[in-house]
Amino acid sequence: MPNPDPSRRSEKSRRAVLTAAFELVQEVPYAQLTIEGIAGRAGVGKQTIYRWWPSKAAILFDAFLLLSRSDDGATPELPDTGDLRRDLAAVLHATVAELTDPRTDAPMRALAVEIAQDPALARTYHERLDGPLRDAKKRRLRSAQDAGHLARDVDLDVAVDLIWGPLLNRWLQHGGPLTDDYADATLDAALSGLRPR
Amino acid sequence: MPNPDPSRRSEKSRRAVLTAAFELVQEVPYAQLTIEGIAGRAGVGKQTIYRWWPSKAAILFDAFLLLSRSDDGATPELPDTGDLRRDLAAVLHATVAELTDPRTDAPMRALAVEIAQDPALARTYHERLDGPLRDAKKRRLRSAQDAGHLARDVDLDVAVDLIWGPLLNRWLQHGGPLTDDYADATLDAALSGLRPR
Amino acid sequence: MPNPDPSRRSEKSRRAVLTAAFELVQEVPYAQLTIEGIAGRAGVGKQTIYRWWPSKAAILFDAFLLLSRSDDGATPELPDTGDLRRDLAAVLHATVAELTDPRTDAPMRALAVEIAQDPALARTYHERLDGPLRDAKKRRLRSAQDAGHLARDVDLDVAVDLIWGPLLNRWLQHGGPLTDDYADATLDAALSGLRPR
Amino acid sequence: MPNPDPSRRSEKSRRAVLTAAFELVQEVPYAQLTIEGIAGRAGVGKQTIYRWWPSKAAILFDAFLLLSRSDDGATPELPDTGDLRRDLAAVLHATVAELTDPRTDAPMRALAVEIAQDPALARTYHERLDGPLRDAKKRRLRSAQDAGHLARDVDLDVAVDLIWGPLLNRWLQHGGPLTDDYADATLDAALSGLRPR
DNA sequence: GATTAACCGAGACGGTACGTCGCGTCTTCGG
DNA sequence: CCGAAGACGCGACGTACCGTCTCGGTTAATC
Repeated sequence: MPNPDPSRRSEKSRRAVLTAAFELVQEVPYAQLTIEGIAGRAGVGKQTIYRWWPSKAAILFDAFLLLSRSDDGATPELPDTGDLRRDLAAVLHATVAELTDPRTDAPMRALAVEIAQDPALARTYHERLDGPLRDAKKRRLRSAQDAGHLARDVDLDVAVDLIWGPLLNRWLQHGGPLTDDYADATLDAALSGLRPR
Repeated sequence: MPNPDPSRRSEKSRRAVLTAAFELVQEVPYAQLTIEGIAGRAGVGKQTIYRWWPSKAAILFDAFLLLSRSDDGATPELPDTGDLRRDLAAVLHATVAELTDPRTDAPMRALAVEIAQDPALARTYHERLDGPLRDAKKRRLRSAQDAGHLARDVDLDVAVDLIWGPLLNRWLQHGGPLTDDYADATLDAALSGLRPR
Repeated sequence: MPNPDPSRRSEKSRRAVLTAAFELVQEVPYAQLTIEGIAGRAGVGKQTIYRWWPSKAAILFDAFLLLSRSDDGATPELPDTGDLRRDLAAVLHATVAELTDPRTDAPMRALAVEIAQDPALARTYHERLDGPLRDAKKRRLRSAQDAGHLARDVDLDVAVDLIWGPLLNRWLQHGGPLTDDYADATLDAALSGLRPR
Repeated sequence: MPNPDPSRRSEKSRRAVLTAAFELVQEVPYAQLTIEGIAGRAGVGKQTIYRWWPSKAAILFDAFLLLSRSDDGATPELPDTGDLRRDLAAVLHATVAELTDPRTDAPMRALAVEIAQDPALARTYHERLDGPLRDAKKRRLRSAQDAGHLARDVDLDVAVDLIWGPLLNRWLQHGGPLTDDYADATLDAALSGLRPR
């Protein structure tokens, strides 16, 4: 039983499905997002979805891939004005805005929920979607190291987790209000450390 | 139709439901955990579940309450040997062990997933389950402040997030291996800060 | 896995399903009669149908049983005026009228088609629905034998087949116009035989 | 979109489709005979089938035409030894054998079922397939009339129905065992009539 | 012998119905 | 009146075929 031939795939249907899924996930609670609903909205047969995607999460993932390729193929880059704290604060504030906007909160939360339940999807996510972004973050931090604004001996992955982890965790677990102030507070603490100096 | 009368509630059925739910969530993927399955395993009618719990998440939540009350009613406390880093590392290593053990990982993950999707449940969780634990963490940090091992001007909630956030985030999002080493690295970074000194 | 408990069965749903099926089969070609359509018309869940009937044909059969029990429990009887030919002609004309009326033609044809394809259903049909009728026919013929109007040595089942078979066959196979004249012609031929006298 | 050009039709595909259909209808219940199944077995694209046949029944019909043309183009003829009863009995026994053999029973039953549901197909059937055979039967009966073995005033169509109707009806409706004895009994009754003499 | 238009196998497509599963409600019966 | 049991209306699941369509690749009549 051979897999379907991708060369025969209808690009129109593919985009219709991904767009419909992305729109629907903003309109209804994720638990109520159904394949039938997506197919109906996209004007597509259910079989077309089942033929090309193994799960609802995979559709969601592809939708993100499609929409984050607005900046087509470009490598993402963090601002680098030389002022590390200011640059990171700007990025975090943008993230806060995104996580606060229902149009982006809903799809990202849905994806995060799926990732939490599916290690295979998680791997794909961290390779294909989060990876490039994390690389950009690490590039910015390395630049700070070169400028002497960041300790040389710190593991950059740990640094990224320390800066973004608290914010993401609070967001995903509804752990408190998601504000610029909170982002600033965690950023300052991460940069300066908790110990007295 | 009057609300059910809690005084006539069967304690036996209640425990049977919570135990069945807790066991089942370890055996099957959370998406396949059904009310019918729980009722069947518990030897309980479906109506009994619908009468006393508003949602699957509520059952899960109660199951946690039941099981975390092994240390019946006692207020949780972190170790305080005077060595902050060592004490925190010990707690984090215990957490790593828990999050790594399938028996605890599965139910906690299921609860986390529900919390991510239900703000109301999130509030209850942070008040009733996470709250006391967070208070204990803050008590330990305040003690460290008194001993001069922690900066006086740091917001303790931010400090807790900084220490535990990266670990929880990596766990929930399958962001990488969950090891004692990683916990130590984030702990050290949190305590000392990222900036060169 | 025990079968469903018939004592719990909803009589209302049962009748709704049978009535809906009987009505629908008159309105749409039998090939387009769907379980979903029946369930929808009956205001009943699909599962309720699948729980109690093994096939569409079984529903149809039960619908016939229900509706032919208008003459509740009574044993059917053919007229017996002493004039065999006249009595049989009257019955055959009534049959022609029934087979010609779309309201009865459609359901009977559907049932006949299912019987042709399902020997098990055929047995049930010949025992429960056709049986009593055939018995009545044979009673009338036996009475004719007693009156000396019918040969004593003829097998009554063969006689019934000879009288009704040609008509039913023409009806089911669309073999020609279904008229009283045709019924009379076959009846006369059956009674008198084809050989010269 | 012009109609297909019959001159370019692939004879190979045509035969493959008809053979596949005829074989499949013997192997699976008729309700499970699908166009896709036929196309697959025939090694033919679905479009080729839809291009040349309007329905599944039409395929079946053509398959019969093809296979009954083994005796290519020849006009069928009933035996005529001068002994009417013996000749008819021989033909009926052959029919019984055919209707009893699964290899012929299945396809004939499928066709009969379609004819029962589709008057248009019925007409075609009675003209093209059944017609020549019925003509042969009537020729044999007319010869019997000429020999004084059959009443002159009997309608030959009625006579044919009287002789073959009961048998066909019993076959199609699974009305009882299909034996030579039963054929003989109906034949004798048809020839001699039911009335005492 | 090259061109070209239609047929061909293949199978993706938008649909409809299938038969199943679980939801949350309702009904029955026993303690 | 609670609780076990489970039938009910409902809606989504994932699958099977429907009949249409589009795609290259023959194939046969025309130039």
